[in-house]
Amino acid sequence: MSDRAQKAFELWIRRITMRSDLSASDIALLRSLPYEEHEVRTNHDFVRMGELVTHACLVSEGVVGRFGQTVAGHRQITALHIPGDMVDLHSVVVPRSSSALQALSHSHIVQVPHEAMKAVAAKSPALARAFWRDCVVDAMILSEWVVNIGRRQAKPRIAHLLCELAVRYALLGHARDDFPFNPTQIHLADLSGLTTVHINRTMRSLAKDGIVSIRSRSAVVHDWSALAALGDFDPAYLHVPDARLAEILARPQ
Amino acid sequence: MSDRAQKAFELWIRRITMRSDLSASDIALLRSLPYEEHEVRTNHDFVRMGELVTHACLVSEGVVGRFGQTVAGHRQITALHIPGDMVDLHSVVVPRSSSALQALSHSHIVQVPHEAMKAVAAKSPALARAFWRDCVVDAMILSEWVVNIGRRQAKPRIAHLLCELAVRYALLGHARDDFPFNPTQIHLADLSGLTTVHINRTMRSLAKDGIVSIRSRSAVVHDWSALAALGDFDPAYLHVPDARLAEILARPQ
DNA sequence: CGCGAATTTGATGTGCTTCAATCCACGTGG
DNA sequence: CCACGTGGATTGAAGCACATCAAATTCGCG
Repeated sequence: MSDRAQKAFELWIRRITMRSDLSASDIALLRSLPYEEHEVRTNHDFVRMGELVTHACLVSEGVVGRFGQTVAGHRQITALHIPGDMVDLHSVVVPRSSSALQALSHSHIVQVPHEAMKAVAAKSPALARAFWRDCVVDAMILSEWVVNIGRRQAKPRIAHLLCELAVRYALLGHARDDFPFNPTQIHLADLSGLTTVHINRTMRSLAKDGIVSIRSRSAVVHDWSALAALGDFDPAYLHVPDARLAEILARPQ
Repeated sequence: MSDRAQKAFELWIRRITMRSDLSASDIALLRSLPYEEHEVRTNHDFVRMGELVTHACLVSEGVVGRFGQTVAGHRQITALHIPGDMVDLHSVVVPRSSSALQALSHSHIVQVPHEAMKAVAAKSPALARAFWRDCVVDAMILSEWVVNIGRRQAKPRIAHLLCELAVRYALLGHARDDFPFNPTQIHLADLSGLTTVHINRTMRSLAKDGIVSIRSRSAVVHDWSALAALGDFDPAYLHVPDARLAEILARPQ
């Protein structure tokens, strides 16, 4: 198993076991899954809408966005996936993709055949339940996005999004106040339901206020409490165990 | 078993078997689930955010909304549930509610204990998979809502929402072009991320155009193809089997 | 060094909000 | 059976957040 794939699996297993108790044999089953590695260039759409998907994608490097599109051609990103996320877990039970996938930066993904996923889920009810649970947590994030996009204006909306990413990257071991951020302002616009022009002005304004800024592919949080307050951020929906959450949020700087 | 509860279970079973093949014994397991009936008055919040949920709610009559809220107190409905929908299915694997539930009209709810749901899921892997799948379909609807709210303006946004409801009610046996609609314009505002004032103007405009109107608690579609075109509606995300979908969409008037 | 992509800025327009009344339907008690 | 109360629908006027259009600047990369 390549280093890259190995790392992705370990992150994924850590993510799953954070929310579900799995036995050693369950974890061994996950480690034994067959896979294929793929490289995806920035902005490449590697799964199209309506396609029949046969593999689940695990992100090992980079950032992947799920998106929908209007007849007018406007994109809206509906989910953002970072290393250790199984982008496609739901496709195991609903293989007809009702949205598309795009790499938001140069990414590496590990593809696991649905057959193998189904086989391990059938072998271990605990795993089946863990997969189900992970899908549900993804749906809760989605639900929070609806609130964010529907009811918050530009500055709080972006602040909220960045808070979520800070916590999710912190779970991977990055600093809460300095985490990788490769997406362009164009992607940020598609993430937030705004235009690139307005994203630009909003980001500048956030930087001028000394709250966050993005420089050389990483997001730097200058004032976490201001960011969280502005974004009206309550991390409960991420379903991170209290101990880990406290550790992340208490971080001095 | 009361008539009302019986009807709710039958609708729910029809909903589940529409997407998953279940054996007669699986269905018998579902029918054997214990339950409690409850009545909920309009606008009553019967599950609050952060609560530890112990029962899953099946809607038997009325309309139920799941919603989130901003510090400013603005509500955003993130899911709408009609009779036969299990509002809470995901709570079986993630009991800590990260959103609240509200009755959008006078409703009747059938509550099924999580314990019982877990027991039948453990007994039948096919049922476990069917539950997982239903959660995934709900997430896909959510995903479509993000696109709708993020990227469409008022008229198309409401058109899209009404198209979705028309199809979902049609699956219950209602006319596609004349289905129950109890929510007020206030609820419609919370559903769409707009204000009541703007909802009002938009609805009047849709009525004036001869597309849809709402009168005495039901939505009347005057021109389905105009509504679907305006709302940019592609029902694929609802994952209704082709045959049933064709039947609904082909409806003459 | 030079090209294309992303960022930044300005000017102008508009869809939606906000605030504030008024109107209407409906249920309830006298 | 009517008076009244209340929640929802409707309307108008004014303001603002964000979109649109268009151009210039900077960045990243071969």
